[in-house]
Amino acid sequence: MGAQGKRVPRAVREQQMLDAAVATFARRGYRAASMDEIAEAAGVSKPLVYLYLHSKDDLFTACIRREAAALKAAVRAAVELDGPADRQLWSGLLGFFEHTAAHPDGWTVLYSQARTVGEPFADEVAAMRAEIVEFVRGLIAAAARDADCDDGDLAEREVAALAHALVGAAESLAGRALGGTAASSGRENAATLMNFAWSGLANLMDGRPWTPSR
Amino acid sequence: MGAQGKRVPRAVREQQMLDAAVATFARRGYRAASMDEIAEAAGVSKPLVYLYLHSKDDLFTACIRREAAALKAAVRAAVELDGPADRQLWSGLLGFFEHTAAHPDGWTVLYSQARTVGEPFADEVAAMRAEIVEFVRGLIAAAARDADCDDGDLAEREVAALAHALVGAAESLAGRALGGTAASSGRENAATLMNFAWSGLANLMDGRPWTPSR
Amino acid sequence: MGAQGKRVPRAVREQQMLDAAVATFARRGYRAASMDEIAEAAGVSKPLVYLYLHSKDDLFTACIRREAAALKAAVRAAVELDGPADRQLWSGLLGFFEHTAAHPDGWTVLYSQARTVGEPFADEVAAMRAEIVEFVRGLIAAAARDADCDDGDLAEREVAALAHALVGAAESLAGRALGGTAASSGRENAATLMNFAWSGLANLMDGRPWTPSR
Amino acid sequence: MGAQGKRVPRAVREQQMLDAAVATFARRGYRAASMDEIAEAAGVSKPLVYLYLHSKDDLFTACIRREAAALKAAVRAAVELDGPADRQLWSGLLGFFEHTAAHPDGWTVLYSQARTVGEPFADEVAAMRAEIVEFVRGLIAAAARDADCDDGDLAEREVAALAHALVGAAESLAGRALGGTAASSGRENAATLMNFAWSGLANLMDGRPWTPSR
DNA sequence: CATGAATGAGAATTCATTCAT
DNA sequence: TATGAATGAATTCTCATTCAT
Repeated sequence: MGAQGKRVPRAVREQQMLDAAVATFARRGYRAASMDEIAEAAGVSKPLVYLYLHSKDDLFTACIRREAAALKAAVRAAVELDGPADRQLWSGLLGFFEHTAAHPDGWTVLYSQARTVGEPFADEVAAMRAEIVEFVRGLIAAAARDADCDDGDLAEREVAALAHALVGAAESLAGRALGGTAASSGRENAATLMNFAWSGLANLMDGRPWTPSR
Repeated sequence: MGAQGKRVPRAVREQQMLDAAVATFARRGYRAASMDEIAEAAGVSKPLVYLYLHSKDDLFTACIRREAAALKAAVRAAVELDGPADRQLWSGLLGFFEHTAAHPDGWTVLYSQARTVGEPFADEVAAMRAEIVEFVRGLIAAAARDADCDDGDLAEREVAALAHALVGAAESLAGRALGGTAASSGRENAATLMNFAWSGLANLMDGRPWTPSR
Repeated sequence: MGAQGKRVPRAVREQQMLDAAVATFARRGYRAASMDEIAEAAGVSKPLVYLYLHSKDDLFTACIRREAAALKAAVRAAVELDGPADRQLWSGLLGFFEHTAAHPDGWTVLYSQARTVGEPFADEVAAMRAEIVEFVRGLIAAAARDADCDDGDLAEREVAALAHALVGAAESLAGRALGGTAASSGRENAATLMNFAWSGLANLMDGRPWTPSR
Repeated sequence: MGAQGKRVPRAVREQQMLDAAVATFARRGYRAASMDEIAEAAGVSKPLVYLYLHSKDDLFTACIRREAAALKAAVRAAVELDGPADRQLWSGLLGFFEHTAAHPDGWTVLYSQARTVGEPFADEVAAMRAEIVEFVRGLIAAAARDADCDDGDLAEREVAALAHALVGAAESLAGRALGGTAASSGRENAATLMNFAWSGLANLMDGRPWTPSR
């Protein structure tokens, strides 16, 4: 039924299947997406999907792994390693927003679907997220060192919180961007976050955080 | 089999059912939760659930509406309307974090489940979210006016972005708090965000945002 | 589709389902029998079968248990407990052959199907068989004591072998009777076996077994 | 993946396939055994199995025929044709028990699986069985003639029954031997049956069978 | 107010079998 | 001689939903 010719080598077919699966999972969610639907979208029969990907769970896991790897690769590739720390963070954020904008289905699967389905999948995504948070934390810490040599370890805990909040905010903005509502560009989103992060960082380093004390 | 006595008035039964449904939807997700499971958790027979709540969709909608209303009410009740703007924002955030921590299932249903199931439900949640974003935006704008009379409308667009990012970050932190990983208290989370918001706001008002230009 | 009226109480429906299942398993074998087929034969829809009997495995187990219980009950009821040992054995064999002839499907399920499907089911049948063998062994031993007081324990091992062979031969004859080939009556079969058993027993007691020594 | 080299002559490959099929059918049953499993066990690809053996049914039939032929050959070869009738029967039984013990999978396929799958296969086995029964009947009749010239045809019917019971008991004992429970040797089993058969025969010839008349 | 009995529709998964090379 | 690629047709099992009482 698909337009593809027959007799395609396995590696190629597998990618076609993963493409179809990512699109379908993104649109319908893990549970609502049926293997029939995915097979049809891939232009193959259901048994072939099972022959190559073994089960719905395995298929979903393969999707998550592929998309997570692609996202991580995109971010790493985007970072300008030889610039100053703020420049590195900026380029990483830009890479993140551009990749998620270019692969909305992948992002949806990772962020919206995989996290809500439960144990085995959520863990996979949590691991990827932890990697990214750590990466960002390193950049922020480096930036702090660049700007202010002494007092670096004082902010240890705050730097971690900042990294977490930054990643959370980035995810949130990426989600908004896909929502179609506000077609905010990747540059805009990245700039917003830099403002966030950099000023928060400055306050922290200056030792004058906002407090509820009044 | 239910432990409840028979002949319970309708209003009470409905709340029991909604309680059971929220807990079940939170634990298993919309699709994976079965009406059997929910009826059993509520201690009633399935036909009674249908008699009162009509269908799975309607039941889920009722859950979303109830939890959204409760969250909005909690936030509004927490805001100290007569204080300065930063104090208002602080108290609202605190209310938000305390309510979501006290009602993790409700938060999960709203944030994780309802958004991923698709059209009719996601819209409902989006509307609630929009209300909250608007509320926050108002507070930030007021704070800006408090601090700096002129030049207010210049930042119009940035203020909206800031509100969005703030809400996104709050959601992200609330999600983390439920994850059990970092048992960050509501106070901590609220403080982190105030730092974020206030310093970002200060930069914006001072007209010196971070830019990638270097 | 079945001719039965609707709204039948659960206990009754369950028996109807077991009847249909026994007949179907007997005719087609465990694997080849489909739940669709069984449901149709029972005059109900498939989901009802699952609601009451939970799974194909459980259904088969229920069949085995019911038929095994019925067979054991029939044999025990047939034995004339107050007669001499040979009379008891005779009446038990007669009961066995009459029950298996009257319930050919049950016998087929127990004997042909359950034993070939593997672990969980075969064990169930093996247990029933062991009970019957032990029962027969007791009768033979009693008969030996009746006839000849001394030397009883010498034959211990041979008596067990005899009991086993007798049950095996009985099963074999019961199988033949169902095959439709030789419509041998229960009386004939029982008599054949009594001849077997009694003369073998006599030889054993006389201490002159056949030996290959020449 | 198979360890065999390529380009094996057809006759050899066929035997490899039949070996694998017999083992697989014995372990899993006809329905539960899959062609994939068999092909893998044989170390060849599935299309090759189809090329040589045409279909699952044909493959099973080929298994039955091969194993039946082997069993019959083993029994015939074991019989000492020039001895007295009881010696012939003894040696035949010994051959039977030794062959089935040496080829448990073949015996399982013939006895447990083929008989329960239904029509086309059961007939094949029934035919083999009939041959063996007839062979045994001949031996018993000859033995009767040896011992007692007159009155031979009186027992005609009983001799047939005796042959049937003997074969049935032999099958039962062979089955037990595979069960692993009682590691009864072939000699023991053969001796048990000779005792059975010979004494039953003696009683019949003496015209004093056991009767329920008392 | 409340439920035991029942089902149509669809889900994941497996299997025997074939083609093109 | 031998196989990687591919599928139509079941099969087991679940679920939202309704009726008669």
